[in-house]
Amino acid sequence: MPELPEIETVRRSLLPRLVGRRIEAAVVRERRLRRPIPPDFAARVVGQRIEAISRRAKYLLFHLSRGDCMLAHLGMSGALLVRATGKAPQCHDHVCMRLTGRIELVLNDPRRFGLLAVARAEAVAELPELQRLGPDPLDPGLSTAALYASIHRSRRALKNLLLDQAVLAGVGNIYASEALFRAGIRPTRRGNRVRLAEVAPLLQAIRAVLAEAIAAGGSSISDYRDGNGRPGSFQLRFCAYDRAGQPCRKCGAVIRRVVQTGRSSFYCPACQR
DNA sequence: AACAAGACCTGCATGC
DNA sequence: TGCATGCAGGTCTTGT
Repeated sequence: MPELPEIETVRRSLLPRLVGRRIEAAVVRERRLRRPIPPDFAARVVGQRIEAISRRAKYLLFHLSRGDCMLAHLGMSGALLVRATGKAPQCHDHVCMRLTGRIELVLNDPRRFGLLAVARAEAVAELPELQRLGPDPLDPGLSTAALYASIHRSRRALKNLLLDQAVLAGVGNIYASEALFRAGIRPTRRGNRVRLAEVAPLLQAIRAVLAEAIAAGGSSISDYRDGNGRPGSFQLRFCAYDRAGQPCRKCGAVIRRVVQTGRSSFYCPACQR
């Protein structure tokens, strides 16, 4: 489900509701996520105030008052929801945190590909999950030359490179297809066949599609919701993703689907070369 | 070393 | 109706 724009939307929806509140109680109902939630998780976060919420790629970082940092990833199907206290837990509510102000922060994740961890703030950057990550595409410090360097030395398909979080951190299956559509490059093109002159427009396309998706509140395919339970609307603007068999919005040609290392890619055979 | 395949999960749509 | 199959926004581990 959630890629960079959805996570950023969740972050923004949580900010005004959570920052300044203290965690009064925490219940771990199911600890078997991508990695098991450690046994001391609840005891460790209780009593701490949420001072800030930041994002690194598809990860959310909750900065806590006693110097800890809670790291959350939503996997494919995860949601962080804010609710009034006293409601019965729903199916797949794995962690419930009661906060001051009679609200609860709930991690709900049917497929359990998500992650919840806590570390000292000064040590979060050393966590293996974060250490593997490449540059954030929205980081203005990321240059065309740097992106070209990591793309051009590989023979893998460009779509797979965009999905590789060590190359670019935050792009997922939807926005990889959408960005390649805008850049006019086929998802199957090998990295070493991409020219330097194509990388500036590619990076521009990636940034534009992510920014527009954030402005639209993300994409809701079936179940993505922000912290307030609201869906996004960017799925209405897809040009490629999930549009196999439908006419290209630019030229009318039929959009195609191909499978690359087990994942669907969508492209216009006329607009994309 | 660089890559793809498989594994991890549940839920939903489709087709028989 | 029930059952089997395939697919889904991600990432980690295994094997070639």
